[in-house]
Amino acid sequence: MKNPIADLNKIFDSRIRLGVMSMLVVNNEIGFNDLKQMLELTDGNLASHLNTLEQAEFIKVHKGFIGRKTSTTYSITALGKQAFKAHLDALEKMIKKL
Amino acid sequence: MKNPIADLNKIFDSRIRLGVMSMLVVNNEIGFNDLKQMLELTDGNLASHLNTLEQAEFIKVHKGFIGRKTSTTYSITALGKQAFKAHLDALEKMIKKL
DNA sequence: CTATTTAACTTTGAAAAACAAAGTACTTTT
DNA sequence: AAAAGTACTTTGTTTTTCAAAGTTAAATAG
Repeated sequence: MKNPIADLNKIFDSRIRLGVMSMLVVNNEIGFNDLKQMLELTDGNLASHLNTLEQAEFIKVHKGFIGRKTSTTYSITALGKQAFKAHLDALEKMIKKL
Repeated sequence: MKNPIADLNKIFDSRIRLGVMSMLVVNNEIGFNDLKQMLELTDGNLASHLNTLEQAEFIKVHKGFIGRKTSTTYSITALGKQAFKAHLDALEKMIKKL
């Protein structure tokens, strides 16, 4: 037998980053505030998790305006989609010995 | 919409505890050393994660002997099985908006 | 029978991660 | 002009993770 957790991505150990990614898989663009409210997080906490995902190039930021009001949105990258899928596959493989 | 990560169990955020549980779901008894080798962990690290799972009453310890040599094995409890299943269901629900 | 090794820990301490709170810059609403 | 919202950054605390070393007791080797 081989290590069943070896293929899990460490970045997705965090429930919050998992939540962000799962939201971005289904919505191709989500705002900072929407994420914050949905996941019930403080600004700083969300920002730092988003930063981790951005560093890994799993998500991309879009700074724009709605009229003249700033509006920041996030979307998943191709790499992010791939890594997330790989993680879910690893998870499934791990538990599908059921 | 409601918080998609609210139903995830914090105890299972850890890849290691996730791995232990997934192994105990399929094998009704596993030894300390087997877990250690399978998950590639140091004694202390594994022991502390097992302790967390034991505190939560998700696993049970069996201290026995093979001849006169000590042999410690672990098994999943009913509560553990239930909590793990609930976690997996929550995970599935979260990502099955695909 | 003494020394080394193995099993299953506990203890200690360091490093990393998570997190809240406050501060910042800019804008919009009142 | 004052208050409030957006999207952060900074600071500092708390929590979690983990490795390393020490511990106890038994097994095996020499």
